[in-house]
Amino acid sequence: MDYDPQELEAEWRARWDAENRYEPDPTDAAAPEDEETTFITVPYPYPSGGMHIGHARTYTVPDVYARYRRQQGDEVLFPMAWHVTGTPIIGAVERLQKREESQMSVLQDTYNVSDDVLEDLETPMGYAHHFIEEHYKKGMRSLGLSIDWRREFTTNDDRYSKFITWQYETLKERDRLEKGLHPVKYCTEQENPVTTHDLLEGEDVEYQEYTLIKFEQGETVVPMATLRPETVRGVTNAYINTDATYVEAAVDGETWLVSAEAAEKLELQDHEVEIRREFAGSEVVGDTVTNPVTGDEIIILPAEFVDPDNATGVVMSVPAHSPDDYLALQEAKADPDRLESYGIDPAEVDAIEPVPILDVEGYGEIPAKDAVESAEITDSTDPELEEVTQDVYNAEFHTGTLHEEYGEYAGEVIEDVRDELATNYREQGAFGAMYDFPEPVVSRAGGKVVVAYQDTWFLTYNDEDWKDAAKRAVERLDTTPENTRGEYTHTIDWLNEWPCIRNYGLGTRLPWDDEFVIEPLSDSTIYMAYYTIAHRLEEIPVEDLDGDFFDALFYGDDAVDGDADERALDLRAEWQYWYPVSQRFSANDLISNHLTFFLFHHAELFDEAQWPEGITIMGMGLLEGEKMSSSKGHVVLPGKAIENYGADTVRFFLLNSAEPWQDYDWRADQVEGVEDQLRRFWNRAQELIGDDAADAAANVDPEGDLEHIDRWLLSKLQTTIDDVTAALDNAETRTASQAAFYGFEEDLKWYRRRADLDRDGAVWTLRHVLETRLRLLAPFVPFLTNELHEQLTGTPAEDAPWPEVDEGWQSPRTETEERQIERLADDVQDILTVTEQNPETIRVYVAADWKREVFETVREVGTDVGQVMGEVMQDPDLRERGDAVNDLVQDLVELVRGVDDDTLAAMSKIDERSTYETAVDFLEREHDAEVAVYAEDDEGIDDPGGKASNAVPFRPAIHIE
RNA sequence: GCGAGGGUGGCUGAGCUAGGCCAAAAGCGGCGGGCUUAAGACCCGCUCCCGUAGGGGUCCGAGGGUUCGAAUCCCUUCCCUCGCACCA
Repeated sequence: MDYDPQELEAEWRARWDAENRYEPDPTDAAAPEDEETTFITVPYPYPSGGMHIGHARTYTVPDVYARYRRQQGDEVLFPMAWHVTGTPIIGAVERLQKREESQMSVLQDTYNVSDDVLEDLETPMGYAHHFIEEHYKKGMRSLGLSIDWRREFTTNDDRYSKFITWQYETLKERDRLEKGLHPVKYCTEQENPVTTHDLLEGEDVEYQEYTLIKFEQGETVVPMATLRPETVRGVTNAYINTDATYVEAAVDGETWLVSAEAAEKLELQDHEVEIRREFAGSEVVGDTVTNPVTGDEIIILPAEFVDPDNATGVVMSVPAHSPDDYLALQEAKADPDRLESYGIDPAEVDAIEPVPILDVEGYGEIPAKDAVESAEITDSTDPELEEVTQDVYNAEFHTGTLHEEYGEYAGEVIEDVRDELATNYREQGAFGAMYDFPEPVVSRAGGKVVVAYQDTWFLTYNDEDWKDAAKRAVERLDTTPENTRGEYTHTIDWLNEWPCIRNYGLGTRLPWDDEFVIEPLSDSTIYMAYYTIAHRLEEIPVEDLDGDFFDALFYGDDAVDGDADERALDLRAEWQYWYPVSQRFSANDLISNHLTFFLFHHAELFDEAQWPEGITIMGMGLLEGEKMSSSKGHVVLPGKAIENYGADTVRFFLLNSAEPWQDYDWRADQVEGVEDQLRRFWNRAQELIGDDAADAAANVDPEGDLEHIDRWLLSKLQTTIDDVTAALDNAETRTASQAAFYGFEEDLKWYRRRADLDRDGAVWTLRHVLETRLRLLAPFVPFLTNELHEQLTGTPAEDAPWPEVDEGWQSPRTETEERQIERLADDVQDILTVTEQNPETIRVYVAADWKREVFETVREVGTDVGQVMGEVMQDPDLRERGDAVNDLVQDLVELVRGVDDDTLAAMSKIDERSTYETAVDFLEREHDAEVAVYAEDDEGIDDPGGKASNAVPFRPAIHIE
């Protein structure tokens, strides 16, 4: 039978469907709590686009684990659902409606959406359903994922919303939610908050919090924005854009002078703003303002480089520490005519000197001057200026120490005191703050995007008692790999309040304030519990799913006043049967949000017994060494890959090329290599499956009819079982599949060379080995292994139990003997390679008995040469041999040092001569030469080359001619 | 900058948590040979340098150190990737 993955895989899919194979229900066992249940989850996909090969791996990793646990005898639940919450799908639909080119390209070219269904995609759920049905579900079924599809749902379903409603009402009752103001990106055109997806320009730009230093001009405040508040004592002058429009406005009861744009932003940032007067910047040029910290009077100079649309539109100049400011000052001084045209006395400007306020290593007294001069920058348009400025800023921030006049902060490093200093002055009223982008940001609607304060509900992840509970959840969690544990605790420490709502998007409305929608990272924290009951909830009318219902379901009878809903209590049994989550598989970049939220919410809402047991994180995928990108069409679709190579090949490649948590790279040439390997495996298996092979094996009594080399292979098989099991227990899919497949293939290669394969014993051995390997490989390549195992034994591999180590076949001695033979073969080969001779006779000389005695001494005494010599020299016979003994001890000490205790024990048991004699046939066959084995101290030894005396225990001398 | 993970032979990539069977797995690629009418598949050998006897030399980003012994442990340094929040 030829290997035809398409045909064979289709058959098994049909069988699984017909049998409802992966739809577990709680069993009726008397004590269900005694039963081993394994509940495996993975983040539900977000169907804002199609499935690609990266997703295929994300969902195959948990599938392999699920299949492994099933073979180990567990009841395993592996469900799937769809995350549609938030704006990405809505955004995608809008771009589709506008027939945006890039969006059309993704849909039509990358995901092959045909024109006749395009219309169906023009509603959010229509869009989602298309990708769910046509891409994800088809892909997952083709891959052979053992999912219980009865439990499928979307996060936009009414019943799911009822569940989330219950969750958020419960959290509010427990004071884990708080209302407050928060800066958001805001489109001035649409007068609405926007997300990164809504941006046309500046997607990567993050807003920053500027400190406003409130310079004064009489009663008027002239706030100057800076990211370096500690430089307040180094300000020598201010700059204003002469052509821009500025306003005098009442801001929170004070009179402020800022750019017109700034006034608008301040209003959006929760300030009372009333504009009284507009004027050009030039009007105030030449005026002086007072530094609120030092009391110094400084002059406002004209400047074109000041952007009125950045922060307040008025900037302060710190020429000692800012290369930009230093150059600007130089340039101002160089143009007295211009100054005069604004009525400024050039002499006044000429007198301005940089005022250093900190010391920094690697620079002189005036760092900005140093930096500019050593880089030989003379012009503020020099592109190198930016780099130099960054260097100065970095150096000053991390190593700069403040001068004496900073009082309590004197001598401190900027990095350590900047925030404290700014907060301090803010409290005293000298400083203010505002948010703004350092670069222009534009929405897709074409409007300018600014930072606005918005009323928001927060999850209070900063509550200390909640953090403590989350940390306890981490402590009892099994983290894979283990070194990610610290990342969870680190995230918990660092996590602050989390705004959990949005103004629009799909999902569940905030129960008590329905203009808000609960955002995606906040409606996906305990949904794993929903899987346990999702399919049965369908029978219950939506309106019955109120708070009491879920209280009864999750907290039991006592949690509700009056009689609890029987249906809820019934579902509670199934929830308790499956919960907690045994293993959650997720992407490593979700540790800093989703996975930690998952822990927070479980810690808050459920008892410790229901907290997650394990999280395994997964790495990123590359395609031919580059990041996948659906917008660039740089993706491989699972359907296509499966069509080309078969699902088993796809699975095996994805699971075998890297451990789950490592990054992996889909390379077509390597995938083809895997397909070849599987086909080879199939063909070899076929040779062992026919009636002839079965009959041959039936003749064999494994106790009596097997040879040394058969037992060696069976011993290796036990080691492999052990290794694969240990690896899969740790979700090490790569190690496990490597050991079961490639690792053992090496052993088989040797076996085929060494053994006479026509013997019935060999057939029996190979069939036994095949059966065991099929079971070990079943989680990885379920189609192929099921088929072959069924052909071989009558049952599919997935129905066969996981192999256990049979100690009867474990034999360190056999393995050690075989290693000696292998080594001898290698040595012969080496000699032949170097001498390039065609051998006629190969003579092997085993070391003399006295040498073996010395070995035994080393083994007993240990690897201290002096001690061994002391012991050996007690023996008069050995003493006579003098230097020869000394050399031998040196060699043997080296040998013993390199060997573990078990191997050493096995070595002391083996008889070298008879071991090599069993390999005579093999060596003769390999080299087409006569092979003879002698002992060095034999009477009738034939030693034409005089080599025999070179023999050392476990290193026989060899003579070839 | 902070946090995490890396730098290994032509490439991919093990080993490095428990230092010695490590010139360093496996796959791919390359070379030579076998099988075959031929191709493919399959099998064998070679694939850092030197060597007509199983050996020697150099090597695991760089530089130091610990040790009888280090790719593996410690220190310093250079470089790369990812995350850093309201994006899912």
